Amino acid sequence: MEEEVWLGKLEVYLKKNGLRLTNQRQLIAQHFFQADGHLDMESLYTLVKLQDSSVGQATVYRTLRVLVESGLANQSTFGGASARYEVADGQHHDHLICVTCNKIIEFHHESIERLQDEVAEAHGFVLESHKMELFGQCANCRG
Amino acid sequence: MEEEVWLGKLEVYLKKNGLRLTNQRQLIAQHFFQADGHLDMESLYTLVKLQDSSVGQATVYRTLRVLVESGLANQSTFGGASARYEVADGQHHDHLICVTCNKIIEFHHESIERLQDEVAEAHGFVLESHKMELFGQCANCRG
DNA sequence: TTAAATGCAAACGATTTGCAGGCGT
DNA sequence: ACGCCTGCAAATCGTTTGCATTTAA
Repeated sequence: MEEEVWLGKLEVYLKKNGLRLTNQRQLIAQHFFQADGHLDMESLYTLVKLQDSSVGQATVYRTLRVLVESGLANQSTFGGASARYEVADGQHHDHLICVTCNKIIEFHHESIERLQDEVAEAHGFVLESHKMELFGQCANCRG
Repeated sequence: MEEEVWLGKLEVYLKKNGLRLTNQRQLIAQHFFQADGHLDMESLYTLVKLQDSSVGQATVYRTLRVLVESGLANQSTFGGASARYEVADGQHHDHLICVTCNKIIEFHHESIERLQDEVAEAHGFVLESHKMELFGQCANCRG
């Protein structure tokens, strides 16, 4: 996502909630979007510290929460221990995850979504969200 | 699962690995299978303590690990903080989870599985496993 | 000016581990 | 007896929070 775009959205969210655009928040968000998401707090913290070693972990956690609450990021736990964050582009998608190189590919499949709704309905459920993760080896790692 | 079945499988696994069938292990497994799985360590611990208050949490954790490693149980984290365990019946299934009462319904949908394979193949992936969780409100909780 | 944000360290909840004694085999 | 198992408490890991101090608006 372009800086003007996320920065604009972030400013709107902050203003609307009486929050402030601090240097740290901007710096952290910058690195998050620059990396195109899919990182955990540790990776982001490392990136940020390279540029400003005075930033604390707590601030990275707190900023990630702001990004999630503003709708700019999504949080997920891909089996691993720590949470991973991705850039929220507004539309839902699922994940293909390479078990060898950890690469993550996003995809969206309309038919599957529809079948999921059917399954839910058949069991009397009203769906609110879902998560689908496919684990396997990507073309490269299968070499 | 019937007690003779899981107990048999457990004994085989233990023997094969030079491990022992202790009272605690049997008691914990008994409650696990009796509850038909889908519980976290805390719930299982509570059940077990009702019958023998001297059992420690560590033993429950350690026994759950044995059950997972023996293939008798599967471990999953359904969004929540703590791990949940289910009885492994050999065949794959996905989950419908009520966000209100936490009830879990298992299902298997052949067409979705097939579409998942297609998606993977389209991206050059060879699938090893997958996880699909549908979150919503069940009929009861929607009242 | 003043409430929100920061860095630090301590607190947290789930899980794991080290250890001295207990108990299947 | 041997060595795996146990309960306990302390340790660990990712994450959150309290607090005194800074800083955006």
